[in-house]
Amino acid sequence: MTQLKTSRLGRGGIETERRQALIGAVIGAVEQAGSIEVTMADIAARAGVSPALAHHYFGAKDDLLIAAMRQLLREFRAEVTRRLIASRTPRERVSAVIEAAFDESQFRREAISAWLVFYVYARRSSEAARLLRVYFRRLETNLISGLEPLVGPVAAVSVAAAAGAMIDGVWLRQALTPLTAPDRAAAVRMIERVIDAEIAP
Amino acid sequence: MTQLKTSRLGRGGIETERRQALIGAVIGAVEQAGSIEVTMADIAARAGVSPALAHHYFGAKDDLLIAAMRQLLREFRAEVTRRLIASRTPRERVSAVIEAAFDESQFRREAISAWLVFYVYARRSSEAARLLRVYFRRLETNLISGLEPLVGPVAAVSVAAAAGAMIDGVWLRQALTPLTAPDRAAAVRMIERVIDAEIAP
DNA sequence: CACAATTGATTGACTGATCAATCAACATCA
DNA sequence: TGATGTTGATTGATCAGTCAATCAATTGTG
Repeated sequence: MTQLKTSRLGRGGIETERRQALIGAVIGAVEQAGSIEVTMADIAARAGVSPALAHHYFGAKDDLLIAAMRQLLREFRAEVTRRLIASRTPRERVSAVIEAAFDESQFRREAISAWLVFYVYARRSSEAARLLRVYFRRLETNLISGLEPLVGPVAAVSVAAAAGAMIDGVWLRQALTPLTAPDRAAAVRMIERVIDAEIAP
Repeated sequence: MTQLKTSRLGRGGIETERRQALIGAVIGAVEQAGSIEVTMADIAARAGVSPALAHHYFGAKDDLLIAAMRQLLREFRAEVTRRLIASRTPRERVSAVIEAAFDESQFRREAISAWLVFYVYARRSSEAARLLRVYFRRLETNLISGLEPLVGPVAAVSVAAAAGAMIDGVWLRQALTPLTAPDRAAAVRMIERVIDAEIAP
């Protein structure tokens, strides 16, 4: 059985610790199974607790899945924000979004697989669908605000849509070839190239 | 219960008829469930037969799923071939592939959802993964052969990769918003634009 | 042609396995 | 002691896959 860290994470530390362990376990389990069809028993075992405890903290399985998805989104949001703050020009803001999408905290085997699985899960769970819509809108807004000073308001929308589609497409393809290590630099280069080509004239 | 056509399809007509009905039922059921987690009972009911008969013709559930996937791939291949034959110039060959990907026979709600589900399924089934690799290679080869005379052999590879990623990305996004009708023309326009921008200089 | 034999199509009923969820009981410690 | 943490055992539901039994069509035979 997995040995748990015994450090406390502030007040209510045990609860926070267990919840974090379980969320991490979901993402790991989903990645390995390559599917949402993971059992509570498997998730709990990965977190080093009993299945009953997973229910104790999260209620139903769906709540646990949603919590894991929220976690991925939160990480992505943090990454985008971090890079946006460091950006000086509009063009840098565009790059910030693209690079965040392929940052190693995001573009790693576990997360890629989990994202794809959650995309499919969103077809069944309205809460998951809502979360993904938020992600979409945020991504698009960020891209457009960087592109607008460069290509004008009309083209900004279509270029942002193209860039967004490419980001998701590259992710999808990476999810499909889980054996090859993700090539972050190549992914970023490909998308930057397309954007530069659109900005140029 | 669904009324079955009684027409014969040559020798062994009943078998062909049932297999086709079951394959169609899988695609429909997968679309509606938005997941691979469809029961044999549901599939069989859609085809108007008993679950036992589905097993009689296909053996295991996985065999049925693979057969459905093969069907989608076959349709796509036929669509690409049809359009490639009609193409005169390299640029037209590139457009042929893009337009085939968004032809109404492919880019319809049912098929889009089924494709996404099969993408995830490929993480578990090596046969499904193999089929998707074939699809990838074919798509890439077709794009590169059209692009090479236009941008040279090196750029052809990277532009083809970008176009391929965009095609998949647009598909993915459409799969995620199943309520809005797919806009074929807009999808094609978006990708053609990016390719033209890359060819221009 | 009558009619038995054979083959293929089809199903209802069943089984064995899996799994989410529950709950009563036990542990730990302030 | 009482609050919080934790679990084993159990339940009820779901489902893939099996099987023996019918039904229908086709073929063979005198």
